[in-house]
Amino acid sequence: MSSQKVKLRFPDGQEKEYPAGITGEEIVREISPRLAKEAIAVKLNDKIIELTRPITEDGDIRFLTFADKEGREVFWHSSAHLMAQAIKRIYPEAKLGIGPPIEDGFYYDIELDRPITPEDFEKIEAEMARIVEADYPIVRKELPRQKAIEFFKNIREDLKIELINDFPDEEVISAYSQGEFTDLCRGPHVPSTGRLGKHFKLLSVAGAYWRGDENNKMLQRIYGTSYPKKKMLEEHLHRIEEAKKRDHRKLGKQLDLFSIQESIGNGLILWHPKGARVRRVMEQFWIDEHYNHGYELVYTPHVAKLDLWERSGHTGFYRENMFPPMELEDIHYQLKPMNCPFHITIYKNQLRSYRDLPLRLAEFGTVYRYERSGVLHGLMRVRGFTQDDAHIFCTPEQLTDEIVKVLDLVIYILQTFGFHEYEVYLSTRPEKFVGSLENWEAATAALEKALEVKGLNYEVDPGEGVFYGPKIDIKIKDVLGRSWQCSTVQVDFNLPERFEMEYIGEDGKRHRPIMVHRALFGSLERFFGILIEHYAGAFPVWLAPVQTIILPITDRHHNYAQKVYDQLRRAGVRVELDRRNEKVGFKIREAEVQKIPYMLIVGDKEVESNTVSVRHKGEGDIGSMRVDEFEARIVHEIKLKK
RNA sequence: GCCCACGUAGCUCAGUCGGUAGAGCACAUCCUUGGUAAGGAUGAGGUCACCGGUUCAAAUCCGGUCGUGGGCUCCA
Repeated sequence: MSSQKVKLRFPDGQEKEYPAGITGEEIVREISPRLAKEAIAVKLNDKIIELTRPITEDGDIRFLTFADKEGREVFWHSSAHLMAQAIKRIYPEAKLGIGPPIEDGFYYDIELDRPITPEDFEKIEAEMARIVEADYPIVRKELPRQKAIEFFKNIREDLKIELINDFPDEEVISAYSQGEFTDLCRGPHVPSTGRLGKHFKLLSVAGAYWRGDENNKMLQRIYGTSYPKKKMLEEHLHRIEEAKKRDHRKLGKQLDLFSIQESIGNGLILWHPKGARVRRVMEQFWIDEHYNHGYELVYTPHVAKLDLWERSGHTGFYRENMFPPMELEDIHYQLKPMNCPFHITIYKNQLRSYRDLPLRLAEFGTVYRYERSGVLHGLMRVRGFTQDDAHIFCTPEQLTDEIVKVLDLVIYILQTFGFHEYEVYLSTRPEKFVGSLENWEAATAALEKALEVKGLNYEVDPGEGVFYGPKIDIKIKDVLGRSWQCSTVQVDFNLPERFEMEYIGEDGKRHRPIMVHRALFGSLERFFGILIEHYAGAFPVWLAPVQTIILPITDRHHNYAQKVYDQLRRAGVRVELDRRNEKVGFKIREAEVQKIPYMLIVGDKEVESNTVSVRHKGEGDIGSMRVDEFEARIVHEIKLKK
């Protein structure tokens, strides 16, 4: 045995032989003491193992540190165990669920009658520190299923037994021990608790259904994060603070953009004048581009007879998301959750020829959906919202081309609003679906082809399509890293079928069109929320609710200020005039806080020379210029959508 | 919907042991006419989310309802 060797290749290409059974820790200590200090785990032939595991096979070896995603995962996973051990010391009756690493830290789900509150965090953190201090070695053992079940039964970890029972037969069952604490875990972990250091923090506690199923009991999920260096933890906490400052709910209040009020109803938005101004710009731009791209705009009602929704199938598959129907003169009406049936009805109002296709009908359609109260979130998740909806009716041959055109428009519009990074997903056929397999394949191929033509990187979300067809989703991330679906392109075979849509083909026969649902903003409310966060409320000039504000120094400058105001207004600039009896410094401060891009200060000098002294938000004083010059400058910027 | 936390003036927040409420900003009036991020004085403003309970006495303790936040499940 001792004579056996393993041959290992390092990332730099170097190969070395070691006695079989050597551990990563032993190797790394020999290579570099610094790396030895930073190493968290070993990656051997795409398997991640702990530093203490004996190496018995040849292959590629790499040491993972916190700089590697996999290294962070191990670090946070071990941190989750650390927290679990501390919790078990304080609350021995707690039962452990699962405790994985997540994007910026880790959590552990525990079952405990007594609620854990943020006040308990300090106590838990103190216990964690003691465990780190003790520097218990973290030891892996593999055990046969029966032994494992017995063991966890003994320590009354019922949830763990449930997990084991669901493991496939061939699964190697492993557990990790540190001190008195043992947890069922696939691993790997850091070599000892001391390696985790003391730069950790518990962040929040939340309910979470056991195994993500709302029919199961609810456990307490405790979130935390940890870093190898103090500075990294501080930076992370600082990032969270900064993100909170950009929160659209906070900025919406500060900048007086919108409100949500108890007296109106939750999930229902009041767009205040400043928010409405931004929305009008969004809408106007959108309308112009849609006419330019061959769409026709339509308007449709907010309610329709329930029959319509029965025909469309919404009363069946979408009922739980709809407001309840209302009755009027013995007829049931339904507040609309979607716009599609209306557009279809417009299509069907006349006999269509293949020459009419593609027919693109677009609308800012305000829809109402019942969302469970717990999911509502500012502008991002609401109960009444306006979709920038459109439905494209086309022949099967036109499908790919139409999707490419939609993607072109999506990218153009998102980029104009300053979004250059997004996640693209292709969602394929789910388990429950309608339509023929051939149709599905053709439609999925059309979407794939379109993505290819556009050269977009995308991920496939298998089985995540809508039951009526596959779709492309484009998601934008908010400041806290949550991603929100905005644009969506969905192929639909179902509704043309249900509504018996037809067109007369070249051959004189009746054919069924294909329908594409698409939205670019997704919802104006959500998109606006994302915009607010994206710009931290400091909208670019073309979007800013107030583009420039005139600040007269004293009231003897008001007449001149009014002249400048009139001129800019005539030029289409959103301008305000601050006539308040305040010092100019005060007015500037307010304009800065309101994130107005340009401030125009006018005093004796300006009146005399027909100029304005221009201050740019953030940049400060950029000198004085003639009113005409300033007008040309700002009008130009607006035109370029800067 | 579920778990936990929270709800005090338009906004941001104090409020001790249960003894009937406070600041700053904003608002109104007056003074001040001041050149690039807060001039001064005075005043008005509260059914302490709502409903009920305990108590001589509740913003404070207890229960319920509504709303908000962090999550879970679900989704634009």
